[in-house]
Amino acid sequence: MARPRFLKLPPQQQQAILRAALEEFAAHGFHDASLNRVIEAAGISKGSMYYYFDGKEDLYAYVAQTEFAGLFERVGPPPDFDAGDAESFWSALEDYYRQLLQALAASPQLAAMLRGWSAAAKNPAFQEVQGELEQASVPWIEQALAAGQKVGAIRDDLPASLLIAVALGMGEAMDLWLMSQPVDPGSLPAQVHGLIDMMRGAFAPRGPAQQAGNAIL
Amino acid sequence: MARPRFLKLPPQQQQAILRAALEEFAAHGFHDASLNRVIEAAGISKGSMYYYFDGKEDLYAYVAQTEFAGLFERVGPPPDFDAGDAESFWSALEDYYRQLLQALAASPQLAAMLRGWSAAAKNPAFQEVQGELEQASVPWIEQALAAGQKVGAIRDDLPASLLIAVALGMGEAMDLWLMSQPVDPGSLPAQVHGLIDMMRGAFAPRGPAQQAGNAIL
DNA sequence: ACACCCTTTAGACCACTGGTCTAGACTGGT
DNA sequence: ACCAGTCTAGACCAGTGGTCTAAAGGGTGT
Repeated sequence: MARPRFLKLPPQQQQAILRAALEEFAAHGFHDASLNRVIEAAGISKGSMYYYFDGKEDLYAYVAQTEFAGLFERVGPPPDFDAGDAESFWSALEDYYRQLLQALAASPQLAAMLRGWSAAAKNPAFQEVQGELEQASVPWIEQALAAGQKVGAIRDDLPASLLIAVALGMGEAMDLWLMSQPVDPGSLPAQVHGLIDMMRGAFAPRGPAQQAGNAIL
Repeated sequence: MARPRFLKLPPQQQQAILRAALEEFAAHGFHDASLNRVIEAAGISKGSMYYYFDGKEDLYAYVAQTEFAGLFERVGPPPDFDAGDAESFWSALEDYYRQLLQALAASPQLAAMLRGWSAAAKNPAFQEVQGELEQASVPWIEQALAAGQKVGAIRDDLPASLLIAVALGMGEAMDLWLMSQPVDPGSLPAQVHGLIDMMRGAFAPRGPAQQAGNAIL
């Protein structure tokens, strides 16, 4: 994850490399990004690049981590999900999700990288990197799940791994859908509400009356 | 999509090429699969391969399409979703989904290809191919959605494109989760029931009492 | 039997990829 | 002045997907 030597570089050169890499990865995704182009755009030699980073994956992981860290820093820490009742849990989640999306909309390159992230993460060679990053950017899903179960907002009749997988899948689909829409700050809250409402329907505990989803019947 | 010449080949040689390609793609995914290895394994020359197929993507798309078609043929056509009430809609969906999964479990190579499919499909160069295949294998999601709305089993307060996107995302996550579990035919029905129950919670219409998910409150 | 044309095959060749390696430039310490 | 360690440049490597040319087959008309 970025040889320490890299951090000793003058920040200006660090920035040049990072900017070139971000641009390339955002434009082409991980696989079709060309390390040679990054090297050329950054104005360094191949030897230097491999002196600072272990390789393409390492560079990608570092850029992604850095950018994500910046995003979460801009938004601030997640609220305490496990203080209050189920109702406040869901509204806190909705608020936080909306803030994240607004921040993401402000950095289109990061959004583009995220779009290709899940594809890259399926590469077996990436699971190690993904593990590191999941502990740095996705962990709050796991925590939020546990917190939700504690306050009775989330069902506990299914395996946690399944809940996490489906939550990630839904989240990814929602993010992609939102990013494919024209960005309208005015309607975003309503859209986010609809999304969280679907999550709530999927993950809320089932009442004694079999399923809760069919209130219309 | 597979030059017509290919179809005029003796079936035996078609099989040899298809088997080699399926094996390679299943083992390495689209990107890391080597066309040269496929050529070697199939025992043909590079010129012949490019004479029969437009390129790597074309070969992949053809193999995927062929295998999927075989799967759907094995399972049979989907039932009529729009006959009956909401309750029968959901149980028909559950049955059909379970049958598909059982068939999929019987062909591990197809399962492996599917695992890498969504990753490959995110490549812009693939959207054309994906479009063709979505019309061949996923269209019933769209139809099922419309049918479900007709019988009052599916909400219609959100854009259809969003429902489709989320349904695809949830489906993909569920498939991947199931394929990562040890296959236990005995517990599969219960797992499928849990998955459909989550879908139901997300997509069922909301009753007049705001949300239906919080029946526990 | 010959010539003709179209289909098919073989594989050399191309630009490019990520990654390795070596030779040397630069630096600070003695 | 010498040496050791840090850093840089870029030639080089095996492998990639894809193109292209030259020749081999195979059928048909004469």
